[in-house]
Amino acid sequence: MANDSTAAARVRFAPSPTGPTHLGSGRTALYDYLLARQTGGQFILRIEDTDRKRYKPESENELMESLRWLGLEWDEGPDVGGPHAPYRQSKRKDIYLGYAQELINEGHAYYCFCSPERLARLRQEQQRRKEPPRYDGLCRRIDPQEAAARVAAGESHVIRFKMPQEGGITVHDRLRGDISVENRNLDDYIIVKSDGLALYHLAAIVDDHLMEISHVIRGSEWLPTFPLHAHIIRSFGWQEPEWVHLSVFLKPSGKGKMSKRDSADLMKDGFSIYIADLREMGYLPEAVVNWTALMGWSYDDHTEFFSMADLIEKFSLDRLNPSPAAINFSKLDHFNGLHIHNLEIPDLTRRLQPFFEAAGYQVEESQLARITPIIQERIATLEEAVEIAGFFFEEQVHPNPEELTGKKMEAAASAQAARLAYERLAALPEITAETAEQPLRDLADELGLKAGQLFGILRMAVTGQRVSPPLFESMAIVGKEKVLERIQNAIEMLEEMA
RNA sequence: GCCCCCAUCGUCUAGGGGACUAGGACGUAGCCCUUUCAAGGCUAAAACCAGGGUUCGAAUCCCUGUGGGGGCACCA
Repeated sequence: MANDSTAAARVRFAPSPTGPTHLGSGRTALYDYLLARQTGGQFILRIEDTDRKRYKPESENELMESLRWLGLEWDEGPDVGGPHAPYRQSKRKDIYLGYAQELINEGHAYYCFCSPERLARLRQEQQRRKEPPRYDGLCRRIDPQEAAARVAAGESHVIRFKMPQEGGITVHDRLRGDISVENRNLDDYIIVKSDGLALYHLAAIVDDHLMEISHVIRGSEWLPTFPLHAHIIRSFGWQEPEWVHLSVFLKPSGKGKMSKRDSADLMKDGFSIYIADLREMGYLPEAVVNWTALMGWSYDDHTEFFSMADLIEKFSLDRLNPSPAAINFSKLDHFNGLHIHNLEIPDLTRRLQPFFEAAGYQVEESQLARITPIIQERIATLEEAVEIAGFFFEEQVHPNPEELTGKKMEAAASAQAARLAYERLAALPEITAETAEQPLRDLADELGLKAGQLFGILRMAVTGQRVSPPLFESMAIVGKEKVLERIQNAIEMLEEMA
């Protein structure tokens, strides 16, 4: 077994930009990155854009942004270059063609002239007969010289891998051990399309070899074609990388794989499986990294809080788990809260600012810096800060009159309590958490009220909310003048109700 | 239909023949703290898929079944 804990690993993340970056991709990229950093190796980004029909250029920008947001900086890639450029498969067409030719010359591949229509018909018939859909080998029997002549004459063709018809192959996956398959269950897969571009099966294998990739970490959806990849590598006589097939992510219910459809449902409940959405929803990259790292990997029986530095130090291929994992979003909230608490105040303030601005608030940084400490432990996401603390930036608040009365109190009594509170606060030279609390507690006592009853009225009056950050700290930030103004306004509302 | 993979509380997981009365975390419930909401502290309920082997001894190893997942494209 390769000792990858010490040797510098060259690990690649090779996504296909066909849509927004998914949590599963994020986790794969994370593990790639961790292994590279841990071993002092390289993390390589390679764009697998051989499918020109599904390729979306804008996805590529989104992908890079999401990766960088997560903190996964690559050492080689399409934008930063590197010794094995280009890092975009659509620019490597001729390289693949050369290797495909080599395969043909060595008798490991052949030209196929079957039309897509014939193949579709074939498949239909096979399915009707309940047979496994598979190429019937028609062109496999064409004499290679004749085939070459037809290609030279310009006949449309693809290139297929000539799968051995006898025997089997045993491949080794890091998580699952040896996996054996009979060759007769494998197909003569197409490795070069009629447009001359290689398919993943060839392109990825060639690139991984050329780019000297030591570990291929990818999703378990590749397990079925894994033997084909090994066949191709062995046909070239190349050395195999260490294969690591990660488990897939399941729906939160544990039933079925995450899909686009489920994603739409999730959005209604305020969740998403796309990195960019999570960012917008106020999740910290630290939390997303910590959370996804733990879906399919564990460190020991009690440690769960990890920074990126911790993960780089502690990550290990040996502790990866092969079974599929259901996504648990409530745990993401938990981790997000933990990482928010872990942030220094200036850092949190800086991250909070764009969320308030996006909500349309004119944010003064010095004021936000005073708010941050009193909301830090009450928010699970950055977005929640806007809900709980948006009132600080409002000129006026609009309490719901129904909710303005104290608990188990009439409007008249509430108005009276508010009036007296107004007087006590007005008498203070300045409202701070230290100066305001005691006088108001005394007042509650004098009125025979519980502190909570009086504070409830004031909370609603000053913040316009039933739930808010601590009352006196909030008053201090709102400022004496506005506090009194808001209480006055509440008194009037209460009097109207009485 | 065929091939491959997987299987511990609702979820993520620890465990890898005796240390298991199966541990932790999220979530849930209760209590404490408390001006609201959180945060924090304490407590509780909650799992080895089934059946056969192997063994003195199985959550752990083997087989079968069942269940779940993935794949069977000129997608990746």
